[in-house]
Amino acid sequence: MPFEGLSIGDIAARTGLAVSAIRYYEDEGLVTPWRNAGGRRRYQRSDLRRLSFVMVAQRFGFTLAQIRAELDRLPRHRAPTKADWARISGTFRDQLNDRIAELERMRDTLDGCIGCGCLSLDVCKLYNPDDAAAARGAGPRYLLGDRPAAK
Amino acid sequence: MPFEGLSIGDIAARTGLAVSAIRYYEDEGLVTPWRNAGGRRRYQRSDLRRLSFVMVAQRFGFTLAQIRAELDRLPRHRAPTKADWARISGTFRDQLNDRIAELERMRDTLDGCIGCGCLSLDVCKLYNPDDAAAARGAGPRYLLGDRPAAK
DNA sequence: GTCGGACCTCAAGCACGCTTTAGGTCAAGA
DNA sequence: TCTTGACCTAAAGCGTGCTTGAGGTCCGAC
Repeated sequence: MPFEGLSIGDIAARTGLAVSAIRYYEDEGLVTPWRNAGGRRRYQRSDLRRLSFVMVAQRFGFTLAQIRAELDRLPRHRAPTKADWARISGTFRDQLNDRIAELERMRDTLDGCIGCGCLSLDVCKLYNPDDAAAARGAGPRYLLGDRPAAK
Repeated sequence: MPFEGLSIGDIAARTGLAVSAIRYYEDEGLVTPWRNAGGRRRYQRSDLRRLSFVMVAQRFGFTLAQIRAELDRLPRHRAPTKADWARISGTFRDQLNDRIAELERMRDTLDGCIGCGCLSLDVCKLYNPDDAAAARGAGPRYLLGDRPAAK
């Protein structure tokens, strides 16, 4: 008896995801089950890994769009290999490191501000929107890392 | 001539926030301007600091609710002092450190998984939802830090 | 006095990541 | 055969953090 695929309920039970979330991920292009004769979704076993990856990546703070972009790099017509998964995990690792570094930089700047009274005194050039920062036309952007084009 | 307060336009120009955002923050209880005779909002100079704090804290990843909770700890009937700001900044610093530590823990676990093939092989107990993890009724929760009650 | 810009309120809309609801279908067991 | 539970679709709703739009007011300059 051949493998007839996993039902959405199976997938939900094994990943801990809600059925509605799994359907939503399909709408978002993160998984693409096929349908059986009765029109029900059937999943490959490797979809468990795809969805686990989605869960992990989300906890890492990636958006579904970013996750989809990574998953799109997996081979379409064969099951992903260890090397395939390792490659996209490596990408995430790098981005994770970037985020850690950014948070550390912010924390260190904040530390400096607490020490020098930046967060309360008008004289602080980082925090006070007047003077130099105001001349650039904006708020506490130095502390923010100054990404004027952002958003 | 006494200080008659800053207009919302002044605040917008000095903080770099949109006027609509500033009004929204008022709805959310983050700033409480008074009104002049014509019904227009008037802000204190210390509101510039409140709003700068909001901007910084948001970039740190805090929600408006969390930020409001911190701002609510500032004195209501006098201007915040250096010590007041340093205290709430210290709280944020601690939370920031927690988040950095969590990201590092995740990264290190991910590193281990890449190395051992977790992200591609059925034998990985961290990633594969079957066996031990499945027995707990969920997905890749070990890797996720296992917070079943979360959300 | 009247023009125009800055301001006002209230309601709706948007993106993200889902859940909930409503109304119906499929399929396995008694 | 009938029941029951898992499944289906489509649309609406929700929380967060805003923006946009409509329609109106205030006030300083000409």
